[in-house]
Amino acid sequence: MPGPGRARAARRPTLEQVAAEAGVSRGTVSRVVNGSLEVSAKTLRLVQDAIDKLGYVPNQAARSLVTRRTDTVLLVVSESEARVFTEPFLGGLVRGLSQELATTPLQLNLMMASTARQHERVEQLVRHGHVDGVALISLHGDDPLPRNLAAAGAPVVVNGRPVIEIPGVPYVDADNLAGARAATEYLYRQGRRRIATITGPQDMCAGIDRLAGFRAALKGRRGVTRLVAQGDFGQADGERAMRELLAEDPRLDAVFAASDLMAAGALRALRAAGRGVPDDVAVVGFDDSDVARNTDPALTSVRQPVQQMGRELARLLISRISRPDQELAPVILPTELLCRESA
Amino acid sequence: MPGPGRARAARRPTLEQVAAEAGVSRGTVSRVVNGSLEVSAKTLRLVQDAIDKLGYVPNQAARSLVTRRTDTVLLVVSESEARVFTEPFLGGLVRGLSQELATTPLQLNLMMASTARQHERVEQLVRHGHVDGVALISLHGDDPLPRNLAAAGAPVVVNGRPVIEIPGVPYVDADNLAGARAATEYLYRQGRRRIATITGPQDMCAGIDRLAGFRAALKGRRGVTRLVAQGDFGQADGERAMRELLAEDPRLDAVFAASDLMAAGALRALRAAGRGVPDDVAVVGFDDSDVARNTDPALTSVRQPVQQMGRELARLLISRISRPDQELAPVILPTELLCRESA
DNA sequence: TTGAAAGCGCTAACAC
DNA sequence: GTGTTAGCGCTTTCAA
Repeated sequence: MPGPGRARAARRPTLEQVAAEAGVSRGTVSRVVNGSLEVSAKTLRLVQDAIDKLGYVPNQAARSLVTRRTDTVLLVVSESEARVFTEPFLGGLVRGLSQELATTPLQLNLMMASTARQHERVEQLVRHGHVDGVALISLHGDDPLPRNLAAAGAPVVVNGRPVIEIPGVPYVDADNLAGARAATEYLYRQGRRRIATITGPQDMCAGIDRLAGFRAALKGRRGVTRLVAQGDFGQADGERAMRELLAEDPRLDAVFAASDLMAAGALRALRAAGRGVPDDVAVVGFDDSDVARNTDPALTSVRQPVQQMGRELARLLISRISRPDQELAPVILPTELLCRESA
Repeated sequence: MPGPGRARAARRPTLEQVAAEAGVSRGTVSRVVNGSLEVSAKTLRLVQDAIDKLGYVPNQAARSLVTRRTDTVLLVVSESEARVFTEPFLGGLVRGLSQELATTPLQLNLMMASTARQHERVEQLVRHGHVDGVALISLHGDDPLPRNLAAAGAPVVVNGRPVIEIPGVPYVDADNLAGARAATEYLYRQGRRRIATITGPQDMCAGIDRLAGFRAALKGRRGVTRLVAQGDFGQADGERAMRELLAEDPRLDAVFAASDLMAAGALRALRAAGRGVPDDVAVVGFDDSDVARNTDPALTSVRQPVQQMGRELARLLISRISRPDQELAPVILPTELLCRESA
């Protein structure tokens, strides 16, 4: 049986055939293909021509078998639960990764890993050497996956600062702290003095850092009332949190929400409570998502350079693969406050 | 040189070692691993034990080399320009694909392919047999990629009905026509009689079919004014289109937009024009994206079962790979109208 | 600078 | 049923 139903096109030319065509040995062709410098100019030409003529492309499996490299990296989207991304995120990240990897022979493998079973599958894959490296995104703080993978000796990079730094696992992240601080300072400079924040989950660094940024912006300022409500990054929870804040301090005049979705929820709660935005209460979100542009009023929001984050993630991973014992510093990319109507 | 800086863990056990441990031949172990039935129960046990004891996992490269299978499928995200997905889409699709592939030995490779150069790279990859099959999403109608790939003999499936049916390339799609019809009928049943639509690009089937659905809903109805404006699925263009419609017929009382983003844009234009929604003008979108839940008023919208579309895409591709000459019918999945505040 | 040759780990055809 | 064996296409010493 020729395998389960494969009907592949005519067999592709092999090194052997190229060698015959060029009148040299297999070894020499291999050297040319792999860019070895120890080949005479004449031979090089000869082989190149043969390659072009035959349309030769190396067989990846054969190469892998001997090099023990797979030329594949794995992107693990480690969502716990049904939590989804707000728009620009997954797409932007993948686009960046893709772009950067296109300059290398590396392929991008993708796996969703929400369940424990899927996590295990990822570990298997990596342990068994099916990939050269792994990039993890959307981790919760306590996820043991990156540590395990790194312990298994695999090159690992993560998107988003881990709650506890993991030795040997570099990360790329937006400057959440600075972004949140900028947003909060913007509110303060508008003269707002009863400022609330709706935080993200405090087991994720994005949540932690954005709260820290809020605090930092207001640190040492006198005459400012600070309010904090916990959220889960989702819209419904943002709405609930806003209601609670309003109950706690009906006179609050500004809110920084750690995500656009929560900010959108807050907007609903504020409207329901009869508060005008931005006149009575100014609102700032985080992410600069599609949602931000389409609420009423449109959300002022903090933008993260998502695509560039993907690029840096790829770069980090590539370094890690090629020089596993080199120390790699985290990459923190700047954020930007985009002012729209809500603040 | 042991390859560029690899420092892989201790070499994994091979078939050979398992065979030695179990006291059988390599061939027998291979049969067990590949689930051949022609193995005695006793031998089976013996081999299984040896596998477990050694923690044996087949070497994919070696296997690939002889079977000429890669056990990899490629997902090509073929965006022209900077067009992005509205939220649930990419993530949902990938989640579905991922889920379904998890039941097979197939890996999911991802490539963004916006530029011509990238398209070429995809063709290369496929032609050179680096993947067993290809799923394409986000195609414009005139994209030659699926046809080329299919012509090269690769199993290909696409998401979204191609404008011109491609022989041998099955597709999965949401029932755009029925969805659009339901939305439009809903408006009609509310008593609206001057009904507009903002279409998607007419070189994409989603755009074409949603317009067709609009037309079908109103077909044969008397006393209904129909208005059509072209959009590009984006928000800004939705806003522009709405302004034009308003200029064309200031008394229009309903709009069906072929995307939530355009509907959101329409909402802005309507507000600017002083029209109340839904009282003066009812608005329905398409996609049930994050945006729909967060506009003011929240958008009534048509939901597509994105994750299931991903699953079906995977199923189709798997069939195509295992039985290349079997005819496969397209899969059309039902949509659902979600009523919120805007209509 | 080049050629020869030894595998990498596995499957599948064939023989027993 | 099971063992034997011939490759799959490539990289990489080792010699020349």
